[in-house]
Amino acid sequence: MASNRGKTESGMGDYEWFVREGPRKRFIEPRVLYLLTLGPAHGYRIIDAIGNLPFPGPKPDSAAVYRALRELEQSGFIRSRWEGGEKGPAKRVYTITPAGRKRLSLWVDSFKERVKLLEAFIRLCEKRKT
Amino acid sequence: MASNRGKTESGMGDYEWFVREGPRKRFIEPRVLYLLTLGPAHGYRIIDAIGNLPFPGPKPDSAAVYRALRELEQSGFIRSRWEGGEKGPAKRVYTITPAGRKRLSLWVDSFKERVKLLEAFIRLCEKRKT
DNA sequence: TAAATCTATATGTCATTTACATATAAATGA
DNA sequence: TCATTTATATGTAAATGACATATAGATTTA
Repeated sequence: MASNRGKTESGMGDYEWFVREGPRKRFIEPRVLYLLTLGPAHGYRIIDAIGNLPFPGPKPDSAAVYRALRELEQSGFIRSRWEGGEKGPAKRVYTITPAGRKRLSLWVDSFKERVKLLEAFIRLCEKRKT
Repeated sequence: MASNRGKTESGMGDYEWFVREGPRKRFIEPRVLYLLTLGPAHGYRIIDAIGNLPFPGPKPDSAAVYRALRELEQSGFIRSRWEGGEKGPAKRVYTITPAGRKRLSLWVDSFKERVKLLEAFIRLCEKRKT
């Protein structure tokens, strides 16, 4: 309990840890899908942007993002094309598909439900206090 | 992506899965602590009750609950005593400690923060839609 | 111009977590 | 007596997560 594994950012206390902790791999999916609704992007950009999104999950590992992108493509939620390097090395540019947009809206609905359940649990705990 | 591992309850679709998915082991802690604020209890009772709490995490594995109880005790958040079997086999009865109550309130605070972050992400996604 | 750094996309791998199976044992009911 | 229920665990294979490493073109800097 209160294991220190993964608490990469130094100075991170239990509270910050509790707020951020979550299933890393799976919660990459909705964040990537959202970022791609803003327009096509390549992995490196996504990795850069994903950590700054408001989200109760940890900043994901860059390796995990690349792997997630491949899996999302295999599932048909995103598509990719190579963009020849006008500047810098070649990029694999991803675009969201209609299936991907549907997938994101499913995620959003599920998050609304999560909020409700979390609030119910919070209320239970607070009731005890008073 | 959308792996089926752990989707033990048959008929569980992606939505239900998204709502429930979370770090199993770590989210056992706040739920056990809350249940113990209701009064002393033994593992089997806790396992029975924990699945019925409103919570955006999966019903935890019974083996994981027993292991979590041991770890919580080692951390000083709960204490246990053996209760000689008046009825049925002997029970290890757990009680929450003051440190455990503090721990739970830390969890609750972190959940409030999680809700805020989740709502912020939801708002971002909805802004895109309209 | 050589070396270092930055951008970019990966793969490798080991420890932890998770899911599920199994072990143990007392009590209880058929 | 034999199966079932209550109760507390341990064992373990597979998935996940964290971090290290590989590769390579472009750009900066010494």
